[in-house]
Amino acid sequence: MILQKQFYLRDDVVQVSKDLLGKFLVTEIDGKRTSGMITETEAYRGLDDKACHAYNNRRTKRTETMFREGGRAYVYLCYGIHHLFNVVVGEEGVANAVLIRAIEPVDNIPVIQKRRKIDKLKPQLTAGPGVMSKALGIKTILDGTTLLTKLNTIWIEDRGIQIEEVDIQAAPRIGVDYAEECAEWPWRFYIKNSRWVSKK
DNA sequence: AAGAGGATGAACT
DNA sequence: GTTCATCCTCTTG
Repeated sequence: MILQKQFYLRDDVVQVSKDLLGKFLVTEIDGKRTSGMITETEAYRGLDDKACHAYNNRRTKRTETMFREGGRAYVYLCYGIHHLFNVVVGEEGVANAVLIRAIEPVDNIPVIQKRRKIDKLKPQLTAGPGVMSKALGIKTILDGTTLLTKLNTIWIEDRGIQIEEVDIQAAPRIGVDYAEECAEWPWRFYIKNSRWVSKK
């Protein structure tokens, strides 16, 4: 079942971030369908989170996507190289998002390996926000695109897997040392025991 | 108009 | 542990 709008419109971006664990991120790009199970996420909140691009509800050309209604992709270029994929969360006007940091490859793994130029099946393939996007063919051109229909190129499915609270590990987010006290907030979540996580 | 720096990853020593 | 690839966005003047 493709995730519906209500899933994304919730106000609690931290809860949505946890709920995305165990869901399946699917893309259909260059005529090839690839997917993976989400194993690692991070929550970002525009209102009061200094690590968020839209901190203090700051609107710029780049952050405008985050203010849109939940259920769209927010994709931006990091360090001039990496395309980072986020899910926009919340009602229109609320700048919340969830960064997808890692997946466990599921569908069409050979295509994923080819995109990554890696022959083996190992975490390096899809564990990390930049390589995850590369594995699924996600680029900044997808910024603002809806996740709510399979007619498009990217969406998220629930395939009946439920990740229990005890199997979720919370930790501070990666690479946000500049965010002062917010840097310590435990808003990074990953599936315990999964090897498909960017860092232990 | 110019400059700094970033929600990273890979290849080094 | 360190370096650096590489480019867009935002800030400053």
